[in-house]
Amino acid sequence: MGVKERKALEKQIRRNQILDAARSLLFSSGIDSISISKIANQAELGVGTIYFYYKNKEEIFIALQKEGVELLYSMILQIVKKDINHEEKLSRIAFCYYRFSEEQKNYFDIINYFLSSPTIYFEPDLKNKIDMSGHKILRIIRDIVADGVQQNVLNEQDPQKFSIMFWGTLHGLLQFKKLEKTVLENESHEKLFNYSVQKLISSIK
Amino acid sequence: MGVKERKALEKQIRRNQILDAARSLLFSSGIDSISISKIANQAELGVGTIYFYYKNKEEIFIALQKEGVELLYSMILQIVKKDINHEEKLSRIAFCYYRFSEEQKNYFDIINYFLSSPTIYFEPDLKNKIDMSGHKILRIIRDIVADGVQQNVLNEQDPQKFSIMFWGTLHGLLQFKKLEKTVLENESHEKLFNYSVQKLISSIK
Amino acid sequence: MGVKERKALEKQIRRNQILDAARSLLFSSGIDSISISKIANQAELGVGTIYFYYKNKEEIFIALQKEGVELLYSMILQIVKKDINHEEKLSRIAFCYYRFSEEQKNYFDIINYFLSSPTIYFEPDLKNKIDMSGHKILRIIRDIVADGVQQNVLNEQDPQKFSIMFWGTLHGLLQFKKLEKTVLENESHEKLFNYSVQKLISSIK
Amino acid sequence: MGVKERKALEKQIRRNQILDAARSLLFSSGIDSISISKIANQAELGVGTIYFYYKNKEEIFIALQKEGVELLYSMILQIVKKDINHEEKLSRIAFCYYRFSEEQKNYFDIINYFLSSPTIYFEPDLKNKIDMSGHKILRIIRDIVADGVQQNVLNEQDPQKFSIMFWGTLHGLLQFKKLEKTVLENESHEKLFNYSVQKLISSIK
DNA sequence: CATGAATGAGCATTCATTCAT
DNA sequence: TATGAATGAATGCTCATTCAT
Repeated sequence: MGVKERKALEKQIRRNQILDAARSLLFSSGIDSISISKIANQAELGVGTIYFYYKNKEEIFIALQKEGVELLYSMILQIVKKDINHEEKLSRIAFCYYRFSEEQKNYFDIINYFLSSPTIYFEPDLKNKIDMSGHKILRIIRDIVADGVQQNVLNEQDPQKFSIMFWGTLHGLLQFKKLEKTVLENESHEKLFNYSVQKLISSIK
Repeated sequence: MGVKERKALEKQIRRNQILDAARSLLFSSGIDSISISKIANQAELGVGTIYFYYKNKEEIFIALQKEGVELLYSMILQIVKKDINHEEKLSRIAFCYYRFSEEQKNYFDIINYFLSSPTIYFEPDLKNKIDMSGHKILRIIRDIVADGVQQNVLNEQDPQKFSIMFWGTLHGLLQFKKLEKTVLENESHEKLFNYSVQKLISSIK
Repeated sequence: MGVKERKALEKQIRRNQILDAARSLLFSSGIDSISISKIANQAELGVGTIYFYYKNKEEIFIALQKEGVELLYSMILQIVKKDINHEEKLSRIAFCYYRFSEEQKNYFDIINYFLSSPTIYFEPDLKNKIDMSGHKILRIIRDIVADGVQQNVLNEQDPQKFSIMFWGTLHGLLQFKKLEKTVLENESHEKLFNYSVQKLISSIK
Repeated sequence: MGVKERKALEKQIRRNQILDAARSLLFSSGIDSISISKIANQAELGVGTIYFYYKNKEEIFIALQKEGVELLYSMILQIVKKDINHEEKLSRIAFCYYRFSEEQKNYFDIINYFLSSPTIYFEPDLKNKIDMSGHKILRIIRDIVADGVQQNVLNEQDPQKFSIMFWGTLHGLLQFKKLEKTVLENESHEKLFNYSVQKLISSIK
């Protein structure tokens, strides 16, 4: 291993060390309580050091978000591998996201943070990092649908658009969770989610 | 007009004056830059005075959000009154929300802010205030669908659930706007929205 | 009853109404959370009205303190009336103060507040108001001692000085309560108090 | 001197610089007027810098208090070293405290502040810091008494309790200073103090 | 590479008091 | 008498970022 490679490796190790600290804070106290100095403290590094490895706080958040998306992606991957029909796959993917929003609330929050904050605009290169991750999930859905269409068990002219609509619907509904007791008039949020998923799937049968 | 009434009126005027200031800040610099002292400054009032009229910052935000929802509501109401068929109504309502998210971006942001922030939690009575507004929109959609079903031009067993799914889909998709260039692989966001709305409406034909 | 008298009576009633509110706040949330506007709110009066009946916040505190001292005084009076010997009386008075510091902690705190705050200096006429109350307690002790001396069961040349020392000792020791676990090395605070009272009484036998 | 040592030294210097500022404010305007921003101003540092060296305002007060106690301790230590008898030592210690309360009024106030405020509650580790200081004074008194007992010139079964009572009496009486003109009926506060000290000492002869 | 000291604007909120009506 | 609107200084504290060493 050359010097360059070792350096690069060490750099990656440090980056992970910092991310570990940030994640630990995210999970112990939520997104709002993450500050650079707390991360530095947790990582047993100097504040300045953090800035050597990450341009700013946002970049750390991005990395964390990516982690979350990857986790979700891996969960979804488990489903795809299963020997079940297309509809079942879509249905399970949907509920996988539902579970994710509950069981991995902190990751869900951070994903949400970037999606809904009006002020945060990604710089092009950061953008790409997220692409790789978020993308893959949509592609899975699209591929399932496309495959179903090809096998004549599903009927949809534009699997790409459908996958985005599918995901958008899930995402939108998950945000309504906190309205359960008020605007939703005590509709069970889970049943609502279930209803919507069935509706979506039915629409491409 | 009695003294009491005049006082009450003046109080309302002041409350509006403060809201004007907050709204003006919201529109000029976005939600993240609103602080009480800036509001006070803008309204040409003392900081303490703000607290005389609003319990805290949240209450101001709530009022602002309510304004936004009411505005959206009134826009939707225009559509409902029109002499067009059920499908057309739903379609136009959807695009009304789309337009709202663009033309009234600041109001859309503030609604979003409350919906997606993991930390903000409404006190019960504040919650109710929003209920009244957000509720009404869902009810409109539900009523259109229910009416369509009754007239045998639409087919849906649970108009209530559908209305929430309908809105959730729109809301979720609008959040994807900023992913247009990346995750969405240059799908036109508007076309995507259009596609989804058609899909939704088709599903209850 | 003349107009003047009725006016004076009404004024007194209002003053009490305000004091009731202040006391209620004192007891529900402690001395630090008393503010004029809270008092006004509690008393269902305007803020300005409070200032009509009391010069300032301090004057209200003074009145509250007076109440506390009077309560303590009345408790002590019960003891004096009893048919017990001089020593027993002194001992019981001491424990009466001990109990008072625990059971009427809020009153004790407010008395303490005025006694230990370095900044608060009473204006002459306010001073007098407190005199009347605090005084009486010292006089009781002095009289017991003086009486004991006269009856040849106690031996003390200066009952006046002794009564002040007596009270000062009690007061000083009560302040040490919060040091129980640290500086006092786990000496039981109560036993310590007991020891001191016995020592004081022994010294004038 | 290594880098680490120099850094540590510099850190200590800064901490002192901040403490100097706080003490200067304490002496010029009293304890109630000390605020972090005033300290920062006086020390010619940014507000944030203060928080870099001290966790919070309380920690600064604690440091100040510790200073005061240490000063008092050193004054008392002078007395102990003298070649005078046990009674004389106790008597002089008492007057040392009296003098301290007058000549070092600000330090006395700060000690008092922590002892009598109902709301301030020390965090355990801060508590310990004070322990070390306050403790030592009580131990001196206890040792003098214990020594006197052993040499058969004093008579007291529990020197530990006595030392606390001794100190409590002094402390309580010092708080009565401001009552000199009213409740104390023009008893000279100093004579009163003198009387009490003699009484205390007599009680263990 | 790594550090950590320094910054100072910024935050939400409280408060005793005044005064025109 | 009684009101309550208005004040604005003051509070303790946080934070992302910089930069000299």
